[in-house]
Amino acid sequence: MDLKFQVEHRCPETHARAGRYFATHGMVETPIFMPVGTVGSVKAVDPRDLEEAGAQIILGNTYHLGIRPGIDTLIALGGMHGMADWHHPILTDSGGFQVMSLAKIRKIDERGVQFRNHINGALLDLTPEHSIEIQEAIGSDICMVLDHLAPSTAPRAVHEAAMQRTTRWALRCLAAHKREDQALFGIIQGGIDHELRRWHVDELCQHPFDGFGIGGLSVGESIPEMYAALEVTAPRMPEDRPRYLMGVGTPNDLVEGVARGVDMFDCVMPTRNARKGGLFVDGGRRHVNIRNACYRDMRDPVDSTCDCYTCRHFSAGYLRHLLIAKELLAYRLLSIHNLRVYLRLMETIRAELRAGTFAKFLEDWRRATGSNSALNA
RNA sequence: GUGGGAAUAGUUCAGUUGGCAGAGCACCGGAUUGUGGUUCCGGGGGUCGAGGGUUCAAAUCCCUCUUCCCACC
Repeated sequence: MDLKFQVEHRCPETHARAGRYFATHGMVETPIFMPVGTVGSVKAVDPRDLEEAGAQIILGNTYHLGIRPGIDTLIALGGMHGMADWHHPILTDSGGFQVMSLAKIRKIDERGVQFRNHINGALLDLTPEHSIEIQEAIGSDICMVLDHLAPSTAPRAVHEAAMQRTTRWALRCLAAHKREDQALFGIIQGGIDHELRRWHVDELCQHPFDGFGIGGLSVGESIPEMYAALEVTAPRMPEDRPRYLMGVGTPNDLVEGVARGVDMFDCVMPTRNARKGGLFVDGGRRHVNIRNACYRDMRDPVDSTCDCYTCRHFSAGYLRHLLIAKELLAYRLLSIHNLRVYLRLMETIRAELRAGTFAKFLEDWRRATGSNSALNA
């Protein structure tokens, strides 16, 4: 277990580090961004697109895959690797996020979470044990514990209770988890309360998890609040385990997250925004809307400096036309672009860390983006 | 040719006994952070077919004309 993760480079001026995580289906370079494939596909793109964009590991979701196609079908089709023809690592979220995002259709108690699912209203009884069972059927390289996630606006008492329940559920997941070829990550909660965050790190990280998620961020709090909470959480976590900032974020969040010691990120933003026309350009420093009329007759690519398949072959004007006409190709081409921007940003960050120039990169990034997020630590 | 119906935003249409010109879609802009592709917020838009009449006041009532649709000859 201890050999699964190796830190190889550290940035002395920040908490940033570069390393390798050895999963069952291959090695992952960190810091890494993981495209989100909730229901068994990264929306609009296929495994070849993902490989060409530089993806090394993708996400699946326990709640969604547990409902459809369900455990029996997942097993029959060879798990997510088999059915999706993706032969690199996969991480599965436990369904914890749906505790919050689908709050209207669930009941929660100490046993677990009962969802009336959004497809046909059937009951999904998601206990920590059942979440592990589904994740075993999916066959992910990395499983997440079922956690209790509260909105950032909730009072401290709610966060404290959710945090303590998350610990109890994490230990039940640890006990239920059997497969040697699957890693299991715990999840740190505590909202944006620094004391709760420190408390939960110290409590949960005593247990033999293979890595730790930082949950409960980017759920309504301000950006400075999120960075501040991250700053008291990530550097306090075990040096020899990967730190995964769940559900985050913008390109700026990735840069600032790495600076605070994060190794792994996932976010729907590159793919979801792409389907609405929101594109990241200039290496992620700017965000534009391809639907804007100024792109109507543009023959140049969206970003002439971008090396993605879309920018190498298609004009901004054509992409705008496809999106406005709701042509299915638009979703694929725009998703490919945004994924490549995210994955290339992480390649750049890793290269800067290996070269020992990350601090300079961070300074330049902050100047170029005008972001005002200097480390407090 | 005769009879009937219609004409209001880019488009499809509402518009009450005459009382500040409206909606959906489209268009334009914004939001989107462990994904319910269907979402949300904001904005620009009009000689109410044309001309005349009645009235304090007309998209609305009256007359004439134009265009289109339907039925019949």
